[in-house]
Amino acid sequence: MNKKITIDDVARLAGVSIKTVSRVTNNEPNVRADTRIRVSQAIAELGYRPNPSARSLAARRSYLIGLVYDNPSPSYLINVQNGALTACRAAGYDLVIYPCDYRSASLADDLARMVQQSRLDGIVLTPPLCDMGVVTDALTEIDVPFTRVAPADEKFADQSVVTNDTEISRVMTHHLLDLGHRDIAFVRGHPDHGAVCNRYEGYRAAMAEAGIRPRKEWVVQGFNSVDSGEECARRLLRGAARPSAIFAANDDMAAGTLRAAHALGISVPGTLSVAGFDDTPMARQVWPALTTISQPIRRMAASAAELLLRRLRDQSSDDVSRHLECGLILRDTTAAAPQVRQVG
Amino acid sequence: MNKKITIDDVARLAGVSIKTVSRVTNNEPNVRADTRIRVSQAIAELGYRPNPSARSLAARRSYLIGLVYDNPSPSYLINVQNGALTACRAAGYDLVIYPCDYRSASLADDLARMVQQSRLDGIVLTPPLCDMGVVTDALTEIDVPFTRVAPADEKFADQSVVTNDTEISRVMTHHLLDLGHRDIAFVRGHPDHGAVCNRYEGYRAAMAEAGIRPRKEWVVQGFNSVDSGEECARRLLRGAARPSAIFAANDDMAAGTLRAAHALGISVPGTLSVAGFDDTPMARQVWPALTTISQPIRRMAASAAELLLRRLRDQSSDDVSRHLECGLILRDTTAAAPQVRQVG
DNA sequence: CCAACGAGTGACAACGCTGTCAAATTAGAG
DNA sequence: CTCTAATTTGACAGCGTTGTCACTCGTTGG
Repeated sequence: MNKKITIDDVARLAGVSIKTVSRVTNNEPNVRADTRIRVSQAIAELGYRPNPSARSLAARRSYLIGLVYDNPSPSYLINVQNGALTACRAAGYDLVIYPCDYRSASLADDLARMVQQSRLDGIVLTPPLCDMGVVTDALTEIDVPFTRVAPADEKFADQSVVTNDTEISRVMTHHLLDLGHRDIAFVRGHPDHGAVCNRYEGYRAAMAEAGIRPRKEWVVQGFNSVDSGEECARRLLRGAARPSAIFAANDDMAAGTLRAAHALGISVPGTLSVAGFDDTPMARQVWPALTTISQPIRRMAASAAELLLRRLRDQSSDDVSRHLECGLILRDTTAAAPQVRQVG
Repeated sequence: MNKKITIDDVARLAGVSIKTVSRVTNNEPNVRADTRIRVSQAIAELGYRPNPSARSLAARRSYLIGLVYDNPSPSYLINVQNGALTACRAAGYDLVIYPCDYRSASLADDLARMVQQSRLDGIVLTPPLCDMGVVTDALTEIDVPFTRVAPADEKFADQSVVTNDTEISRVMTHHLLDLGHRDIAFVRGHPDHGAVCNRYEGYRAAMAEAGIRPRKEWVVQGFNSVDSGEECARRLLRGAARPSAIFAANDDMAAGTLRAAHALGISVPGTLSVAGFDDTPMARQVWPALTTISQPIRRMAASAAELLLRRLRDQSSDDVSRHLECGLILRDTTAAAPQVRQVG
């Protein structure tokens, strides 16, 4: 076990001072090219790895980024995590995860405590926490930089990564309209979840553009879960006047809609078209496979982490893509509206 | 910002040496009760938090545990993560996650490099990595302690947390037998995935106990994915001689079976009963809701982390529960076998 | 030819904590 | 009370880096 190779060993082998070795490992300027090479060789030869604790202690930074979330969707989280992790590792940082409860009264305090305890250099905030004033205020107060993934508002624009969420919802609604649907219901997302909530705007815009004013009772309030989606769909499908399409603000609620349709013996997409949003793994796994919208979650999280890292290094963040595009995924739950079929 | 409170400040306020403060923060013995209280009060008053980097540097440990995985199931991972995280945080440790590719040729090297780079104090291994000799050997060689979650073999028994996997599969099979099923097919798990693979043994045992020798073509090889499950089910349901029940070694493959049944117009559970294993969120979300087996994943991971932490502290690990129980979850995809219904 | 300059380098003091070991105090035995 | 042993405490030297600042060079401009 040669676990104990320190900067001194490298310095000795390369015939320089430890400071020069430090300069090389940190890519600092003002090292002659040949010196740099000599040191690099010594590092490689010995298999030297700087001790992160010593480095942190001396440099007064932890090389740790925190990922703070309260999101019940495992696939979302895993994607966010992987994206952020990739970006962090590439920059020599590590990622520390903080699940939390966004409804907790002590949220801001808990967060501040954890952040200071681990001496995090920065924080990546995901929905719905990125939209909470108490959170952003607390972080601002203790002076910890943060970036936001898919915030619902326009604040901190240069510290946020966003998608064309609302716009793509409009496109999806037009897709349904193009299939001949006129009676399109919408299952709204959880009111606490700003981004999911905004998707409704796209639906409303498209309907307005088509000159259709949806019945009031066809816009229902869900809570992002499969169960709430099922319940909403049952309510929508119970009445005599049934919509021919249901657009749910997320896949879970769309899956709930599918369950309701199955249970009520309504054929999808023959009688009812269903659309979701998120392209979770489940979207492909339910039957029929769900038409939905895919978000580049991984890349969003990676960008958010990169944005943060740039800021930590005082570099310009101009070349980090902060706007990413969602895409329509057409599968098997949307088809021509019943009356359109009769025209054919 | 009073970010800079160090052990010296506490020592000064409490009127003791820094070493005594250190003793208190580390819960070391040999501090008089009243001294301890005085120091604790000073700590509370100042809001002191030990600097982890300094602590790590001096103590030659990182207070970091690594969670190493290659598992495509987000819900499994989130549960494992949360369990391990809870245990780590409670002990003042942090958790660092390492997604990796178990088929990579450089797996062992990569792992060793990462572990040494971050100076991890220990590793929690999850399936299928916990069953790979190259991994355990590499960790043993660099002398990094590890524990295993749900390994498929009996090695490192005192460093592993296991469930009654095989046994509960037997129970599930008996459940199907009790419902009158005789023609029970089994979809096996991925051969690389030892634990999932072992579930087959339970099925085989139960069938043997019932004096039934399943047809060879009714034991099919899946690969843990929904798609592979669907394909297997189609194969099983294509023939003239159809099983009346299909037991899949995991929920994803069971969901695939459901898809196949839907597509072929076979009613579940009327004509075909289906059972899965894992109780993933999807099990409740598909239609009909899946009969399955729930594993205490979170607690398993927590126990594995605790086991590891005990070892790091040189404490006995006798009071960590290393055997956890799975439970049958009866939902809507299993019912009496068709012929039994006719008897009634 | 000299002063001023910038690049390249190194000596050394932090950084904030724990380990070691010796000193001081207290408790226990006689 | 005294002497010894155990308990409690503190001084101090690291732990392995980076930041600061000073020093040594060739260059450059005057």
